[in-house]
Amino acid sequence: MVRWEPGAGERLRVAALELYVRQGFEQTTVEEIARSVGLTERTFFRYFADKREVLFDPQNLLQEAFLAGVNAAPPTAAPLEMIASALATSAAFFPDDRRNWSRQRQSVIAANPALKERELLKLATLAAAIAEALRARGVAAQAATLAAESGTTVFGVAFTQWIADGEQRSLAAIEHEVLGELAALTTGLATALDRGPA
Amino acid sequence: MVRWEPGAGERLRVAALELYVRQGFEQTTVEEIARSVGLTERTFFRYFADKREVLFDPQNLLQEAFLAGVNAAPPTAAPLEMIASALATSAAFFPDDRRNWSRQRQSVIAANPALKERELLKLATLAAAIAEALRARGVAAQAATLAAESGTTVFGVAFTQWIADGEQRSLAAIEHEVLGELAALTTGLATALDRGPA
DNA sequence: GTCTATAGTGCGATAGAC
DNA sequence: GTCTATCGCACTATAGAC
Repeated sequence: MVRWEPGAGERLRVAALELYVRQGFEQTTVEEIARSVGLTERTFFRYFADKREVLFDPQNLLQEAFLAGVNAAPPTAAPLEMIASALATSAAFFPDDRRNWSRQRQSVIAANPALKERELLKLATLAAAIAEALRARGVAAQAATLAAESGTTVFGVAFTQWIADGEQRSLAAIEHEVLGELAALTTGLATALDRGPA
Repeated sequence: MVRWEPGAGERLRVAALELYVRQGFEQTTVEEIARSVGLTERTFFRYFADKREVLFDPQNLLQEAFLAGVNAAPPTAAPLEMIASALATSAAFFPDDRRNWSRQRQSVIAANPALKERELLKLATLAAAIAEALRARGVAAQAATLAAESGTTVFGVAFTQWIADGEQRSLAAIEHEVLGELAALTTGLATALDRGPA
């Protein structure tokens, strides 16, 4: 008999999502989560900084995929071409068999503003990291920020569509379409701005 | 001698910012803020849902300005032209004499992730409202979301530049420039996507 | 205005593995 | 013995209930 079951963090994660789904985020106490896997509240807080963090990836694997995608683009690529490369790479993190799990997790997040806040912070942190990577590849500071924010926007819109009812396409295919729509939207705006009023 | 000073909410707001600046957000208790203006903790929570909310506009005047700007654009305007109109209208909320106050407030927010989270939620809520207004004017659902998110991105980037050290231009002027840069970034991407790899 | 549940922190104790 | 995961206890502050 071992003194501790292995993988305490992962067990807490699974238990937390299940309880959040069953009875809601606010109706679930940290004590309840911990006890359900034979641990104490104090141990929960050794693994997660707070009650929300248990739903988010602490290793930032998605961020690493995005950065790898940026750096995989050819040196001659325009900023948004690097973003397109990053989106394609990151899509590998969401194969079709994860779609249902993503739907469940997202329904919990959507139901609670506090969780939505945390998700937005993660996305903003991701955008900042991408912008930094673009700057490291020679993109001007402000252009890098704009391109990175546009990238996470496209990712967010595509992800929302990916988990929509009845959606069959892969995340990569949806991302490609959404990025194209963004490009179409801005086409012609530059000239319109020059002739129009401030 | 009046029974109570007018504008309890406003007094709490001023006291909170001052204390957050002086000693930090986490080092300041709600009790401390309330007592400093002769009120109790209980009263603070009658005015603000939580400790962070005291730094944010509860009336969403900025959001109203954005929506008015969207609806002020001519019916023939393209989605991003409606966004340009909204940005121009909203800039009126940040005259030059507010710049220093904005700098102070933003330095507090930047120093605390919890406050950053709340700000991101407000921005996301603003984007959702703008998207809704665009849809009401006939813009397709996904295009409306993309245009609205791009609008808040431009606003955020421009605002950051507006409060940067030494910046002299008006917010409206900076917004115009940033929107132009976004348009330039995406120019040519649509055709590049068609010929490039997925 | 009072009372209470819960989140989250700090520090020390414990009990195994090595 | 050291190292480390976990627990126990005391405590504060937020936030909501009554």
